[in-house]
Amino acid sequence: MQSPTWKDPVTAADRVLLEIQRAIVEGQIPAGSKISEPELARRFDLSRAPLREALARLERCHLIERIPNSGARVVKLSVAGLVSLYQLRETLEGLACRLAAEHMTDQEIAEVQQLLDQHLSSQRVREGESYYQEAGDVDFHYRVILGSKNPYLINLLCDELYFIVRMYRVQLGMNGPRVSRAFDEHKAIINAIANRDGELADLLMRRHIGASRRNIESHFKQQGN
Amino acid sequence: MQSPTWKDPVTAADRVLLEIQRAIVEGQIPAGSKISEPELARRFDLSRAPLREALARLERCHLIERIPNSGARVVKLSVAGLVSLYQLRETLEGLACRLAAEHMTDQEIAEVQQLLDQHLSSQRVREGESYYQEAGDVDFHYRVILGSKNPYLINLLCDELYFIVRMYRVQLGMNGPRVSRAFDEHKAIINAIANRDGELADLLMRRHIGASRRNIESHFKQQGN
DNA sequence: CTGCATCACATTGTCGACAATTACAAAACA
DNA sequence: TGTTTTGTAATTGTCGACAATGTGATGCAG
Repeated sequence: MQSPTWKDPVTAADRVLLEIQRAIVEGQIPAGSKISEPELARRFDLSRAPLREALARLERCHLIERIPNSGARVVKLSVAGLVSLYQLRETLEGLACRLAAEHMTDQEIAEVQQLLDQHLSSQRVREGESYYQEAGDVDFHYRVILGSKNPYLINLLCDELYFIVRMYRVQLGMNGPRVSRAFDEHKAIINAIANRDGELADLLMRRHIGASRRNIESHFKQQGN
Repeated sequence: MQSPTWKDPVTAADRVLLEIQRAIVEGQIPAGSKISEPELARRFDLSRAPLREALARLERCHLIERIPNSGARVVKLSVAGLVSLYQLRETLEGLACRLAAEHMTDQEIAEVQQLLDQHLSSQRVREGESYYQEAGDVDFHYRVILGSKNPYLINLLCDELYFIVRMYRVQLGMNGPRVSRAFDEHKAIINAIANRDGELADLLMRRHIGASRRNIESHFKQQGN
């Protein structure tokens, strides 16, 4: 799935960015490991200039941490980090809901409702296909965030926080459960937005994300990462 | 005033970043103008490599916008942008207050209260000295944000949104008024935090920032930028 | 054996030049 | 005259090499 906020990767730095993002999110480059510029430059067959451009953007979305004259490391996942991240997400997506209830057109709302019905039916057919479930979840949240019509908020959630959230979910194997419940929660949220009840949509979204956080959190503890 | 989250500028890119940040915030490089890499490289007497590193970070804090193969422009200020920015700030600093009420130590709270008293007295003496007023305001907000102990939130408010907020305030000449009222509001907020009343601190901070927004907004309209 | 200084190596930061793309202007055409 | 085309100039993206800094091993003093 490609964010509607991204342009297609025209430059070499763009392309290598996408590859490294995927590699980090999927754990192919392990969390906490050191990033070697010469090594990655060889691996992706380009010079260090576009690679450093990509590293700058990776730092921007919190996937790596850089220390001047020392180098970059992939971020380490932790319970504290997860909690901090989701505290932020709850508040931000809650705000997105409130603004979406104000700014989304009736047609945009109808499209999201239609989308949910599509996902629900296709999910019932492909029982357990986690990819479509996650794609659907991401798609729903994207629509609402875009519906806020707030450029800063959109950039923040879709570009800066999206990948680190995904990294937590992917590396802890959060694909399967919570499917039908999530669909119900999505429906309730979009209905609140359709009724122009921003307060309620905000509350429901916070609950929705809070539940998701507790879900991941429990996996975290039981496998003791 | 230097953010506690910054390391001192060890590299050339760090130094030029600070200079360009200041130039943009103060309007020395006009809003909306095109950024020429060769020109800036000559002006600051370094090669394009560290300059591009600095540009990447400028984009990160929303001071410039880059288009691949085309170049970078300084952002344009607008009422819509101001509203979007402050919507975000209200929510984020409200969250910071709620978390600060939970996580700040009694000593940290006492230090902020002491700080406010200092600012109040020095403000009464230097009536109208806007620099100290802004420094005091920034300092107060910083303390609360750091008190949230949430790394993502701290990075966001102190590194990514700080400069663009400042750009609006500086370029619209928002220095003078609202001084004594702001001090009272600060006092009320820190008292709520001291009472561990996160809900109230959240509410008061949102109001405080909302008042500030309306203040800037009115200047915006009357000078028709 | 432990702690510290020294030295060699590897990595990051910076530079100047070249390639690829875009933007502007002049010219050709309808 | 207005529009498209084409060519040139300038800008951005990329490269390879050098300089500056950090890192780890080795040797020496205590």
